[in-house]
Amino acid sequence: MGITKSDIFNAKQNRLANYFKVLGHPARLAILEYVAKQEGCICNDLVDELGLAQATISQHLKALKESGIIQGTIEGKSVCYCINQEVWGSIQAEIKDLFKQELSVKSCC
Amino acid sequence: MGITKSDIFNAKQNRLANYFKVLGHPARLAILEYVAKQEGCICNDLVDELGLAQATISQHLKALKESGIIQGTIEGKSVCYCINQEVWGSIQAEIKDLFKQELSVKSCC
DNA sequence: TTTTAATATCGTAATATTGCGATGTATAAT
DNA sequence: ATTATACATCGCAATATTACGATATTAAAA
Repeated sequence: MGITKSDIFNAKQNRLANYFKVLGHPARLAILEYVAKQEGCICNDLVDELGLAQATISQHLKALKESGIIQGTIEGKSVCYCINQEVWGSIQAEIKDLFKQELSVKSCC
Repeated sequence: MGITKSDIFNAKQNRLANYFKVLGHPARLAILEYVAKQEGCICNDLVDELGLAQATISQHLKALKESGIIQGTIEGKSVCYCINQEVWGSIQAEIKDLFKQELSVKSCC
């Protein structure tokens, strides 16, 4: 198969899993880190910065864009990418919330 | 390809990406939630609880075990699974740390 | 001891992801 | 107008993931 049975899980579980999945690749973490460090913007220095082909970077950027974590604005012939603080903040909040839920538990074995 | 070029990223990026990847499936989040709710233990009620085959659950449990988040102790003919608070706590800490790093950034576009 | 219950592992099919070259598209520069 | 630059998208190959039936394995129960 290879297809996830999303229908048997609740909305929150699917939503969270999708966030985690987007963050589950070092290239995308590196992109986030870089975009954040640059106080936003500046586009495909990423191709020079990370050691990946332009097509590959573009693909990872797309995944991050689709999650809402970053957004891109066309700026002349290049694109300005930056973090969408509202979305990124709410994702962080939801993840922290998950952490809080399961932190109270005692180990038993 | 399909193979991640881990060698071009730093250790922290790879480590974090792996944690996120493990959490990036609703079944594994559901398992974590269930194990936590049960104050640890109680094994494959999971097969009844979630709507997945025993082999599939076992596979997801293996992934969680390999990450260190949960641990299993043999208890008669069943296995007691529970969260390893130390590991799970340090993963949470590292993720929160990542969040802290990138929260100060201003949007620019 | 044979059976049953609770897992783990194997093998396999379906699908997803990663990565990249090639190519398309839009804008700026010449 | 032509060319160059900065992407996005397509198509493909390699590999990974998800899911499950079938088959171990191991220990309690009968």
